Amino acid sequence: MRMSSSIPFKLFEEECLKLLKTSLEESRIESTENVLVRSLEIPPAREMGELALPCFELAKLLRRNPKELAEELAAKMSLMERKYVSDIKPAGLGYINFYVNHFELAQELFTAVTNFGSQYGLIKVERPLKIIVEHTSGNPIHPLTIGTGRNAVIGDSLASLLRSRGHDVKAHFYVNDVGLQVMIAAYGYSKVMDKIKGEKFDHSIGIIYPMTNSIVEIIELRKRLERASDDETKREILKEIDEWVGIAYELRNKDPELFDYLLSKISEDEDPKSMISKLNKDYEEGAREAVEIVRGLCKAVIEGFKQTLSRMWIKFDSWDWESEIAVWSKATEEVIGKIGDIAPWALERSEGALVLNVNGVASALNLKEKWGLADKELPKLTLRRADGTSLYTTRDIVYAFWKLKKADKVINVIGAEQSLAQLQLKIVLALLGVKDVETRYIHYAYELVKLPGAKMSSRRGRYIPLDDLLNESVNRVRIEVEKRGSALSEEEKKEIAEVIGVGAVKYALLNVTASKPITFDFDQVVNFERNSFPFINYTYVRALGILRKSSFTPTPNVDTSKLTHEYERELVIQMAKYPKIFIEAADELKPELLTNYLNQLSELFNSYYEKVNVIKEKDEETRKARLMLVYSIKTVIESCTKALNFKLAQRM
RNA sequence: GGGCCCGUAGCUCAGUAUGGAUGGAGCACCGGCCUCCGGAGCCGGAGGUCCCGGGUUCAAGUCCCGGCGGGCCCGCCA
Repeated sequence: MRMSSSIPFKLFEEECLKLLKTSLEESRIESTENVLVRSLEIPPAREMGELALPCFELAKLLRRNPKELAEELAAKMSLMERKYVSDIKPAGLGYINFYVNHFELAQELFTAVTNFGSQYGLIKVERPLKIIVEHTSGNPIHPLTIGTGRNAVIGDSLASLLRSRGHDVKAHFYVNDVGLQVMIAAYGYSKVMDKIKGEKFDHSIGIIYPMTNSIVEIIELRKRLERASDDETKREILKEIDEWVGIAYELRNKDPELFDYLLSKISEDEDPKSMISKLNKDYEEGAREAVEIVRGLCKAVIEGFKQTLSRMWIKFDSWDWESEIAVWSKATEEVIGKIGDIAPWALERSEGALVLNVNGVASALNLKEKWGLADKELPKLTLRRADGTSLYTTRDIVYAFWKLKKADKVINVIGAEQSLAQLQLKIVLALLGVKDVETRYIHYAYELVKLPGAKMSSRRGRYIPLDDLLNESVNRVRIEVEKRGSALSEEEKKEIAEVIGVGAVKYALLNVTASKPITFDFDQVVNFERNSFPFINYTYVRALGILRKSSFTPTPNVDTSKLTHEYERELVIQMAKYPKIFIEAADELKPELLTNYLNQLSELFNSYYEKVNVIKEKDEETRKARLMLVYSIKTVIESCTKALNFKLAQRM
């Protein structure tokens, strides 16, 4: 029975460490295992082996010359018995390079791949946690945009990764059905309900909302203009009116009939703004008419969200209505009461509104030092409006509690622009007695997706719907599929275009580190060359093609010593490392590590494919070993894409 | 005024948490490769003051300090 591991590369690492330890002991050098584990690194170039130990730190400790030390240790280790380490060489000014025996490594890899199939590399944690990933949570006033799309893709891949890691993960969508934006949309919707055409409802609201908003803004500004006394204010107001008129004009062009109708209906109202405020108050109080209209709107918009999301294979376990959790339950008022009980000194009244001195709380709890915050004044947080209605952050505190009660850990994918509010929220959680806030409640911040010219703004109706991006991508893939003119049926072509087109969008949004802003460009997001999902799927199809034509069944019983080509060596090493990369991606919440990995593996395989023929190989043993290598590539791509929740086309 | 984030090739980005040997890709540009296991591919070329200046270190794209440029945020929006 061969010793086997689900992380092949680790066998090599452990052997390197063992050799080092033994050689140090022989040289009577005191235990320095920590130094070793920390220092062992991947060398910058292929010819320097697979792992290296820089001896400078050790040499300094021992007051030795690093070069000589490296030479001495390497010589010693070269004489020792070993299995996975083929060569040990001193190099440079004080490095020891370790070269892997990739024939042995290939045996381990093939065993693991045969045993685990497309579960290969998805190493489970010892202690699974209950984790909630809250993501997407787009406001129900317009369709999902490329911005919320980025959120959705990040959140979904995190949820998927953590699930693959063995955690008990639930994906939650927070429905923001409370607040003025939704009320504006509901107010406009109530005016034009029967005029709405057959298109996707979220898209309809996506135009009604900004139209209503601009009309109400203009009416309100005109009133202020009448009341204004001095010329300076008048000029400012006029400037603002001009801007909004421009926006309204832009919006009217999209649907003149709808706009004019909406305008006439809103003009019938004496004071639209106060009607919106009243709707807001009524809704928070649960008045039946208000609930009917707002709920009706939100449900219909969410139906549109679900269609878009399911197209991206994104599912949620829970839809959490803000109104239910935070408002109607009276929980928001309870939380405010609790804060008052614990820290009455931190609450202030300001023109009728209730304000929390967050800075005082942070100081009192010693959080600034503990959380490494700058020693600066933190801004205050308004907990309740003067009219008694609640505010987003206050409601979010309640929601945070609600989530924390259900899970060990809560990951919230929320835009980076909310960093301050999220910090304030965490401080309040700590005040209310939540332990380990900083590890249990995570704000996973992502930067916005910007347009090349103008800024995106839902209030102005300037945004790119995620649906449009998906359609564009799928259409472009469809054109490519047609070009190939293959013998596929229409139905198959359609499916392939969908899988690859959607995958291309997901990959593009995921591949850039979340903390970096993306400037949106169709040609860049929807690119089908290297470093794209189509490229990866293409690689996969190539591997499948080889396997299909050779009637192959996986087995570790192949002669790995036949894999002598340098690309074969590279591929074996790369795949043996995959489980380690998966673990890091899941534990450090870095899905982009896996998109990068997939791309690298694909590049390697395509180079190999160009240089080495598998099927035509005459030597039976060599052919079998190569087939197993190709099968492993196919398997790793399946495992990795599955962990990120992508689908793969079998042909393209 | 303050806080957070970003600054790496003409453009878009990896690499920075945990410092290590000649700083990697893609796009665009130039030049090659289809009697193929499907060219959505492969090979080569050109292209870098890693924003600037100090400091720590045997060693800095990476850590520290100070600047510069861009984005976001700073009590009744979400």
